Amino acid sequence: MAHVHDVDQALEQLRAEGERITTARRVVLEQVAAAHRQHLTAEALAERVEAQHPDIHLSTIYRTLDFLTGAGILVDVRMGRGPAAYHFAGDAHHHAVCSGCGQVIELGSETFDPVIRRLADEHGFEADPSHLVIRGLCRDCRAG
Amino acid sequence: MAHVHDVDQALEQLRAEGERITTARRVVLEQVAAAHRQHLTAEALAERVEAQHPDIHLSTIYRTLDFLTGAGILVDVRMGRGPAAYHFAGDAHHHAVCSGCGQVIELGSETFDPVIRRLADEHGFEADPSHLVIRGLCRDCRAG
DNA sequence: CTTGATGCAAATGGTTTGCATGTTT
DNA sequence: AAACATGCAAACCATTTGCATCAAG
Repeated sequence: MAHVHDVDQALEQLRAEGERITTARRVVLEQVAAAHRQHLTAEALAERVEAQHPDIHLSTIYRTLDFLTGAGILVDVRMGRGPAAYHFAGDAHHHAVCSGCGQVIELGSETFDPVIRRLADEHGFEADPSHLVIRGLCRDCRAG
Repeated sequence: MAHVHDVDQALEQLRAEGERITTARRVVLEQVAAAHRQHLTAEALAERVEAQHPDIHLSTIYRTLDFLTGAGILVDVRMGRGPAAYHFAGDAHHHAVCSGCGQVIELGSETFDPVIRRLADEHGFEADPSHLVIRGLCRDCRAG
């Protein structure tokens, strides 16, 4: 099954699986979609959700994110320390993070294709990386 | 500077940098070395350290691990949820983890060379990945 | 009406911090 | 002696959980 990358697909999948569609789930999905490719933490998402639905509790956000991640609709990103962030599973992308200045370079999902091919050839492994973080030094920090 | 992969090199580096060599630092390094390529958490390390030095406090382990990581001697691994784990920076290696059965395939550090080359060419980014985890399906789970 | 989702408050786990004291250089 | 590392206890943050209530199917 291809990965979901918008609200309608997500809702459709949930319906197909007989899962319940609640206000919290719909609103969380809408906010993830609205943040388009950004990495939103549970807290950040909660703020946005609260603006329109003050009755939705933070713990519900956590449970909802957990649920949607378990369903394969969202993926969670854990960049080093700090809180987890979430985006649609269909928005696969990767990051190069500079250990010097913290700059983040966004990398297309094709960046790792050579590695994926190699894993397939050598190990029969079908890699499906939704979010990799690779550390190093950016051009400026190498020079400086 | 090449990455450290044993106690002596680590101590030498610290000495060269004018950093202090304390009991805690030495013992932590010894335990990381003794665990050879395993992923030890701060807590696991603390247990081992306590066996010989009951006076070394858990908070000191955390501070020491932080210090050694900051010095580039150790790297910290954050696999999904749960506590961080540590190993020598010189023991770079990567994992392919099967989402089906949980099997872990260990990958040599050269696996990502094509990607590293590409980042250098396209972004001037000097990647230094010490520990990547790539998810997917292993041969058996693809077939099954 | 049944099953599962939610609000709330309280607990948890991992990690960090302030401060007085002890150790390394 | 000066600078820094440590023990301890308390704080912290992100996240999870128990339980009574509420909503979706």
